[in-house]
Amino acid sequence: MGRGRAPCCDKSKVKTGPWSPAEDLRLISFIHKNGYSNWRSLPIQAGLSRCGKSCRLRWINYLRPDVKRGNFTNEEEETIIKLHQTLGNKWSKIASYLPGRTDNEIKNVWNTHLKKRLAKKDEKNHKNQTNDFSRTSSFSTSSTSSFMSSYGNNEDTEELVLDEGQEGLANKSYEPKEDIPTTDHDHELKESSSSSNSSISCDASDYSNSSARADVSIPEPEPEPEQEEEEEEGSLFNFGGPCEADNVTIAYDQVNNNSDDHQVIEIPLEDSDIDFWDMLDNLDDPFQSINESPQLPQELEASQSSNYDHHTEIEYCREWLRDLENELGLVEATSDGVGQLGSEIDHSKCYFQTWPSPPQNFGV
DNA sequence: AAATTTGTCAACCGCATTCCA
DNA sequence: TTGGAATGCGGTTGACAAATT
Repeated sequence: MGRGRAPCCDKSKVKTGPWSPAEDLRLISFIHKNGYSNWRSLPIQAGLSRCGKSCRLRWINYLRPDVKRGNFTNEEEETIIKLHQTLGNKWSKIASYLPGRTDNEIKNVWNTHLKKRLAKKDEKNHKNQTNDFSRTSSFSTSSTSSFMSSYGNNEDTEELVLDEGQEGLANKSYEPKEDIPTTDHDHELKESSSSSNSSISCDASDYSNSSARADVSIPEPEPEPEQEEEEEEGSLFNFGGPCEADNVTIAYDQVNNNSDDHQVIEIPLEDSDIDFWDMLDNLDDPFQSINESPQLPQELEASQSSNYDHHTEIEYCREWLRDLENELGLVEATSDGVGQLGSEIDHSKCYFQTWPSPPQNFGV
């Protein structure tokens, strides 16, 4: 346990504020080449005038290829609400149940949307309860039960049902599903550092459960905070060892489209030869190797919408790359205003295509 | 059309926790 | 066992955009 805390960095010598595309590019390419074993020294090595913390935050919250951006689905919001009832403001824990979503993003959504929404709901419920009480208390006690049954109109009944629903939600205990592993960003970074076989699969260990997106298991309420540390074994917080992941998930949306369509791609990694970055490099069909792989996990289809379509996902992936490149100003807009991948592209401006295979310590 | 308010979200700050010599 | 260093986490801020007056 440390005592004195050395300053994170010399604030007068580091840049703060929004990241520029050039800085993003520098950070991404550095991490791709060298991994991130030491955040503090990373900015120096990468030639960035940034604090290590800032680099870490930027990578985790924004630049990781698996970060899912865009509006939260109703399903995701419901999951957050339920998890928050159980876990409280443990944003990183909550985020571990929502692959592709960062704790920061979830925290923002909670503070800007969900909290207010729930407050409104509570207020409404409280009003109705108060009204019920004032109305009932004006009658003699002997008549209360008969009053309740006779006075309660449809509207009141609906509100009561709503109340019960909420009560039920709050008290509900959730059984973790064994077939749906959970994730944890702590583990993502740490477990990945302990493994040396497939760098990308390690990094992807956090996302091995993308199939759980549509069917998230919620932990039971934790009786004592201290127990949290011991729950790692064989419990809902048992995230499995390093590199047990069978696949990597890329979650993305159409960044500039305000699209609600969040897509998830699972890349099977059972075959360690499959190289994520090579696949990205193979831009004629970045996912050709996936499609040719023996089979996608069964749960993939279950987790996807019924009209799941590989080709659509490939298109979305291309979109994602395009959007990111556009966002970073790496691709000149074409006549239709959209950057192009493949032969039309200026490869010197597209780091995804020019990167070499990832180093073994990627994700360390 | 301009001014003001509200909403959103990336980034920062600082404490807590973990790691390691 | 101790204490410094590194990292993780949650609260908060501030810039910008959108909505409202």
